[in-house]
Amino acid sequence: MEATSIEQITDGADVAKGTYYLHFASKDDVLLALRDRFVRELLESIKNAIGEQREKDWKGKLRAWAAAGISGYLDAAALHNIVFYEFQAPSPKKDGDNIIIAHLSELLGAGSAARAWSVDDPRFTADFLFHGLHGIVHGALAKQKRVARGALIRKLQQVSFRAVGLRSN
Amino acid sequence: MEATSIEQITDGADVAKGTYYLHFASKDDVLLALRDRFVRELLESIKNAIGEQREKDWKGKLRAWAAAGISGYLDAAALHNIVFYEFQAPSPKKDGDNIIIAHLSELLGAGSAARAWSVDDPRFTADFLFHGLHGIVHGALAKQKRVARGALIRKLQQVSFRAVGLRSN
Amino acid sequence: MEATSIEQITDGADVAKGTYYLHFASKDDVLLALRDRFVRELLESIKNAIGEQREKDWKGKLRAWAAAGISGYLDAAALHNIVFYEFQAPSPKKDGDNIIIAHLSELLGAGSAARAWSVDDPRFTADFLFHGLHGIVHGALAKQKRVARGALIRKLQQVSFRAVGLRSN
Amino acid sequence: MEATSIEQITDGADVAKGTYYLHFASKDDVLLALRDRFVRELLESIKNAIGEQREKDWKGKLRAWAAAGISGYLDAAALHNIVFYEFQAPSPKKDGDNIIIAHLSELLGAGSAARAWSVDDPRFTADFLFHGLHGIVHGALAKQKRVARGALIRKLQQVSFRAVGLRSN
DNA sequence: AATGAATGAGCGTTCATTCAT
DNA sequence: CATGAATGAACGCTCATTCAT
Repeated sequence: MEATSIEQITDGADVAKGTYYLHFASKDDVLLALRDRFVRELLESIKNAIGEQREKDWKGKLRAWAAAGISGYLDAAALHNIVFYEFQAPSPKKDGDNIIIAHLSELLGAGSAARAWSVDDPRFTADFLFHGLHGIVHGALAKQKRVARGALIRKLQQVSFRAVGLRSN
Repeated sequence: MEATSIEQITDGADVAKGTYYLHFASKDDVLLALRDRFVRELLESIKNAIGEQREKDWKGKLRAWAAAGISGYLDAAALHNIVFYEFQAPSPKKDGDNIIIAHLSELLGAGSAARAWSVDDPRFTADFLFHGLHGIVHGALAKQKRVARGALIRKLQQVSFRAVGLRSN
Repeated sequence: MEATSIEQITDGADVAKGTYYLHFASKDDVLLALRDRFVRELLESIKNAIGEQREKDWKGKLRAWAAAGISGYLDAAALHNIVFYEFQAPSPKKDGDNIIIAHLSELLGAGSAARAWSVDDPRFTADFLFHGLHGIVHGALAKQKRVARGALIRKLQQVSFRAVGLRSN
Repeated sequence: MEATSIEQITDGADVAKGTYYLHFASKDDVLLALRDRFVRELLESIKNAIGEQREKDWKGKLRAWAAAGISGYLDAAALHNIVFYEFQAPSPKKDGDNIIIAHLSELLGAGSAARAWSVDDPRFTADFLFHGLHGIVHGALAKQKRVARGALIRKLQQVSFRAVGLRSN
């Protein structure tokens, strides 16, 4: 309802309103940039978490994905709200090339090829898991002030395992 | 980005701008009313679909849920976009009492009690499935003009079964 | 600040909004009509009060004028406010032909001619007395809920006598 | 009838509509500010005119009051109209603490105490004189394009003297 | 490069007026 | 005659964007 105004953004960044237009062409531009940064950083931390798993430990990778995803979203809650609620995708295209989903889709496909689990349509399942994660975090933030991060991660891991056809323990 | 203006809404409804205020107190009021109607109708159609299943056929109920959910969202795509993107919940509370999620949560709990499947935290899983569904439909609409409804339903059913710990066939 | 709306007027008169336009051409029209009625009735009651004085009793006439003026305004306080505050004279002309002032001006001129008192410019003095009266009543209504009508009348009479050059007792 | 709109005000001041809101919080805010300024400046010029009289010259002070009052109103005729007709006092209170009336009331009381004249209720007489002045100027402006300032002042002085019980020459 | 006062298009809302019933 | 639902011009106000300093 209440939209974030340029003034709030520039006040928060401790620059003058005009300064802003030296770097961005428009309000949408900055929202797009913020979103890109948020998404890139989240992807980075997901990749790092996964990279720490042993090459063949597919379940561990998925477990790491879920943990990093929940953590990344929770840590950037404020930014996330500005960026994802403020910004109504200018065109559906822009929305489509979500690199988090693309990366997860690859992971699911690779695990499937390695017979670690069974996923018929990796893109579909990636979409599903990503938006499930998204909704879970959003709901948790909306309902509770202090979020039980550990519990959230555990539950997301369980449901993620199940979603790819693994036993959940 | 471009918010839907009163003028767009009234033009779409082929009434004058003032007419609108005979029925609603404010812009938020319409959006709220539209959202309520959309959600109520979706819940209605989900309940009907589930009601047609045999009493003990829990898997059938979940299957029906997924099919009705996808169909309901796809059928009301335009309305859905206006309502859910335009209207940023006035308070997180309002967002929380999503009756679709509450209903699904009950279904999952009941099936669990009946030992039809195994779900530790029905609310969590309901949140997850609902937002997964939401994201799937949104993504499908954003990417393709014509959506393969049948395929979408089948895949959502599979992943829903898995999420509650059932075999997916 | 808060203007009286057509709806308030028609609600108060227990007729439909449309009915109103059978009798008046516009909102200004009704305000004008209300004002005319108020002014005509006030003039009527002033004339009656003066008519009760003896032909030669000029001081009595002025005394009667002051009493009737205060009373007329106080009795119609609500109407007066609507009419005089709501309605910003459409043209200065309309405002000019205030029949109360014209009448008082005649009275002052006549008394002057009869050597009852001494007024060089009856119109000026009439303007002055009328607006003084107006302000006094307005101020009294604004400040007190219950107005001491008798005291107001007595004071207005005194100052009116003085204004025309009579001793004030 | 036709209220002065923000657009008229900003057009008149040769600034954009938005500029206005850098200085004032709302439309009422300007009107209030304009009114305050007008009233303060009028009081200032009245005080200056009175200050030039000899300490004991009460009649001179009242004479100065009338002259400064007429002049002040005539000089600010346009502003006066906007401010006093546009703005219907948000609460009757605000209207009551008219500093011009309060100041005149003090003057009348002081002169009375000094036996320069005789006024039973200074506040009443101040109200009366102020509104008489107000009406005189308003009427003069409405009727004539060029106002005979000198004549107006002379007549107001005469009637003011009389109102406080002085001989009018 | 950085600023922030100034801008004005566009918003949500009101309400005097119309007209089909 | 009477009605009141429908209208749309016009309002006060906001805020993304510009540009002189």
